Amino acid sequence: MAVTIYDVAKQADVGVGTVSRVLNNHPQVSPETRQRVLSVIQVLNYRPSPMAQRLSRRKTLAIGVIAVFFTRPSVVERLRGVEAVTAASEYDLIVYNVETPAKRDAIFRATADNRRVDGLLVISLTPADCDVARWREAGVPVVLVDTHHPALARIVVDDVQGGYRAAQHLIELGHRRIAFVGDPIHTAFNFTSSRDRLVGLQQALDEHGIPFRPAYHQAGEHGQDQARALTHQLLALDEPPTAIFAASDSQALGVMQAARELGRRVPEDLSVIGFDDIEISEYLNLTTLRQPLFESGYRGIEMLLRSMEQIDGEAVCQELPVELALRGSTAPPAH
Amino acid sequence: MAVTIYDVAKQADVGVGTVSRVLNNHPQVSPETRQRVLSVIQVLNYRPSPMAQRLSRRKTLAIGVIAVFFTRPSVVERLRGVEAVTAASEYDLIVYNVETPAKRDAIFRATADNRRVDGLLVISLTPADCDVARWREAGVPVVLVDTHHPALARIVVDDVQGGYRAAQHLIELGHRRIAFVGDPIHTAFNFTSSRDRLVGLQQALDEHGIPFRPAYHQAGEHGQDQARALTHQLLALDEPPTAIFAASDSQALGVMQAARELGRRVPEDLSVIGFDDIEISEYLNLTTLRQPLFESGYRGIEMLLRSMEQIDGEAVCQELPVELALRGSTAPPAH
DNA sequence: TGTTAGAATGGAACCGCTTCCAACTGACGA
DNA sequence: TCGTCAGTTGGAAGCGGTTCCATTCTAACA
Repeated sequence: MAVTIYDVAKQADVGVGTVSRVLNNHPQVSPETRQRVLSVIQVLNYRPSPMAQRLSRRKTLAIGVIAVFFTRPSVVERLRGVEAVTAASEYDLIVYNVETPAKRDAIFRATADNRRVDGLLVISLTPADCDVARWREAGVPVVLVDTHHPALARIVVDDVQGGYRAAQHLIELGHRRIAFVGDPIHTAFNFTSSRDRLVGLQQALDEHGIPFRPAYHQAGEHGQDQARALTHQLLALDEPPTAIFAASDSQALGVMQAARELGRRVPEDLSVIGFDDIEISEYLNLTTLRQPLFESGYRGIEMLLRSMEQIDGEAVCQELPVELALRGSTAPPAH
Repeated sequence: MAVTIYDVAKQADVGVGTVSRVLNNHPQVSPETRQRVLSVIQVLNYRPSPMAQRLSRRKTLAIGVIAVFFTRPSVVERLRGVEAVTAASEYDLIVYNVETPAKRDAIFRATADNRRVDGLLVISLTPADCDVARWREAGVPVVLVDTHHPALARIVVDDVQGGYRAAQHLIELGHRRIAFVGDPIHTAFNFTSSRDRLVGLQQALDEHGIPFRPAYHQAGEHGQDQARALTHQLLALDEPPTAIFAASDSQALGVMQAARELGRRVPEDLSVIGFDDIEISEYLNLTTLRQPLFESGYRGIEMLLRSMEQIDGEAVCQELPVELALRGSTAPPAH
């Protein structure tokens, strides 16, 4: 059936070792022999079997990416960055989608003891110490994107600072009644970004001597609908906020939807600011904090490839910048 | 290092063949032996090496998905369906992203002669006859989603009928000046859906004796911005359309954006109807034709798995339904 | 001229499974 | 008592590469 390295060796009248050396660009092959082998490869249209290579090299030639997959536009953008790098490498990209904590744990475990991947990128999910220990034991390098673990290399943004800047922007516009719509403090997935952005918000409020009212802090499952419901509550308060900081653009959409439903104009009656700068945000003219999503995936895989070559195990932490994308959904408060 | 089948065999005092039979649930093993082997496996925490299995079984245990991956929200939704099935199977999901025709061709070729995948799902990309021949020769089963090729199994929707229904809806509302914003007839990727939807539109117009004016047919690269620009042209006509049918929701967004920029209210001054029903459409209250995106991926992989088991090569064509998602962006024309 | 270091090469051993064939064991009917 | 046969089992031979070691050849050096 398929042509093997033995066929090539026989045809070129050399040993299989030599063919292998030609394939892998070892220097110890004379130019004439190399040429002869190459032309036989050409003629027979020979391609080495990846399966056999993987077995004998003891590498899977695959990189795994674990993500809270497509439920969030921001993740999709990160994945584009991931794919851009893997496509240019010799590695296959194996995608694992997580939708429940149980599945997350199962995949974390499987990637450690199955020897299915040479390296692992984990997006927005925080592994437990025991997961990290298992990966270490299995010798699987891991890089995190958008989460932290002290023992692992990672690509992050400064969410606290981002939250701070968002708040600062609103405060500078003159807002004092600033509410926050974000994820619950304790989510099933232990997402930290919403929490950190809230911390930044509070810092900014503190610095300006603005008290943070508990009623202005609304948390619900990540997503548009939940944010919409929370906003209805906020705007029904006796003293409703004049600005809402949403922990993500998806949630900001829900906020804007609620405002529309209640006849509040954005930004005249209510300023809205988001976080992430997903694709739709520009279209909706949403002021937001842009984080380099594509780049985070890109850099993450680069970092992973590097740590797959040299396992010196220094857990680097690379921080990407956050910047304010000033658009039309924020303005000074009315009256 | 890692424990192998030989370690298990030695420890359980049986031959490797027997261990393999236990692993693969062959019936010809006595209950006592099976039990003994299983407990040794447990004790040693043995997991068979996927790489070795792949090599000796001559299967890659991987399924490839080729898609215009992230550029279109609809594709992402299909991929979710794909992942839902592969996650529950023994197969890994390898994702190939196509962003240029050159890359598409390279990947089509590579998947055929690399023996990297046991089966292939192609989303929204139309393979050429030579690609199909190459896959057939390599023995790689292929299923298409959202495209056609007579020799390949596929999951599709009736785009012509969808276009027809969209038009019918507008006509029933009383519109006569109906424009179309879609992809160019000849795209680099040879996408057919926009073209077919236009055909459906024209059928409906014909049936109602409404002439289709060439000026009402605008085509440009798929995407919001292009659709926006085209809409500006349409609305600048002496006799501008009262309704616009966009070949996709992404394009419908561009249409709505342009309308907003020109001070036209939707749906009072301009009705807009899209196609796909991506996530954001509900939020934007866009009337559209819903096609089951998630399900298309789901069914596609199911079909693929089936055809990987029994290569009887009957190229089935499964058609999924399209239905009108009636929302607020369409209304009777003014005056 | 003998010695030797280094380059080029062949090929066996190995990676860790699956599979097939031979062999062994009892039970059972002739 | 002796095949026969079905149920089990062991283990060699792949799968298709990589790698290491031994070998051959060449040229340079003492």
